[in-house]
Amino acid sequence: MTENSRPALGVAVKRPVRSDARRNFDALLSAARDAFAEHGTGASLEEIARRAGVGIGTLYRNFPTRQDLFDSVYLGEIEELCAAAVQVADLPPWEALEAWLQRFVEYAATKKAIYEELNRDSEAFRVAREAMYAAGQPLFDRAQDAGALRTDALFDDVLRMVSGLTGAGFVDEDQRTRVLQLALDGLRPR
Amino acid sequence: MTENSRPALGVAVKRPVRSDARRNFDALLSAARDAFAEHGTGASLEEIARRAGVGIGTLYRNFPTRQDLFDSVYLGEIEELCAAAVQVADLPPWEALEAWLQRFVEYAATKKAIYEELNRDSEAFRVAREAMYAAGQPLFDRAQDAGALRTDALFDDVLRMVSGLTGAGFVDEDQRTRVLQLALDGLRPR
DNA sequence: ACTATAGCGGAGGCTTGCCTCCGGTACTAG
DNA sequence: CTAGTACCGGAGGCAAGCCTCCGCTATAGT
Repeated sequence: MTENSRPALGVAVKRPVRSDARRNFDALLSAARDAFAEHGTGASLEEIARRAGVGIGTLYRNFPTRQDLFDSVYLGEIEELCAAAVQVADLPPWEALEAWLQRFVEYAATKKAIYEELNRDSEAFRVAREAMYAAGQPLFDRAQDAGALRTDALFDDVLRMVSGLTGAGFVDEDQRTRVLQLALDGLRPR
Repeated sequence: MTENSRPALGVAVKRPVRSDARRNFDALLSAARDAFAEHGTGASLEEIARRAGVGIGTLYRNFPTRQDLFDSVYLGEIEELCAAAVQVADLPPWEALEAWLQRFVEYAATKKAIYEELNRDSEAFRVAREAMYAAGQPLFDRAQDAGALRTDALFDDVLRMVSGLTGAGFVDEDQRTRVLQLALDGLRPR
């Protein structure tokens, strides 16, 4: 619920000035995060407004289209992911990459949605993807240079693999972790 | 489009007797397969009827609930999957498992839906899962006994891993194959 | 404290999908 | 060929979601 770091990635809608408006804006973003996590991209906007304790009109004023709202949530998550890349930078090559991917899995409140939309092209998506790549690629390259990662895998392959696994249904968290581990082991040289 | 092998898994709705009815039934099933593949479980029933060239009433007569329709499509796919398990049986242990999983990926017109619903419990789902497990588990065990597969992986882990990857968005078929290969490599002993 | 105005919120028109019901059609058995 | 009936199909009522519009409210600057 880190509700004060806002834009930075430029494309973002800007936070309102008046105090009540700002409160509503944040409540909407937070409700939207939950809703998207739970129902994917198709979550009901009226439901989101309701959960935020706000009229539907207010939602539309802040986020004229569903895409605007989704982008804002999504960009927030991407930012956190970029920050995480910095935090793991001092681990050994493979461990750093692994830790970051683990983070990728945990953060994704937008999991389901990211998974559905990974190919979509919109301005915000392009920017977000670029930022995410800029953050993760170095970790990936470093691991590859250190010989800790097969050379026939691409960074994009790995991201999609992980997001696929992230979005899938598992019996429990243990299983998710176990499966992720299996898949990541496939990335190491034999 | 193998539209003549029907039930066998018992739970299925039975195929009508009158010729026009049978034609409609099959058209619905086929349209539903496409629709579920494209839009997941939530596909519009009216759209399905339209695509099948049939009135909405006819759809409801054959499949009183959305679940009934989905189950029928799903069971069809599971049957084909069971059949595939027999066909690969004479390959070497690892290759057999790999080929079957490959088949799993290709067949899944219900991919997206399977992915969404893997945890759902309904009569039909239980039966289908059991059948699928009965078909695949031997391949899995054989590979494990032959030392071609790590011993800390469960069959269920693998199925979920593969169905996660299957449902994810990829740039092209090549990438999907590549990623699947990466993940499967993680299953082999080091 | 006062006021101009940014911001609120929900009523309501519209679309889309769900599902039922029943007058009409066309298959099949005899 | 004919009759009986199984089956067809879509009209129509209902629910849910989308989005706009505008009279009312609360805030912030003086």
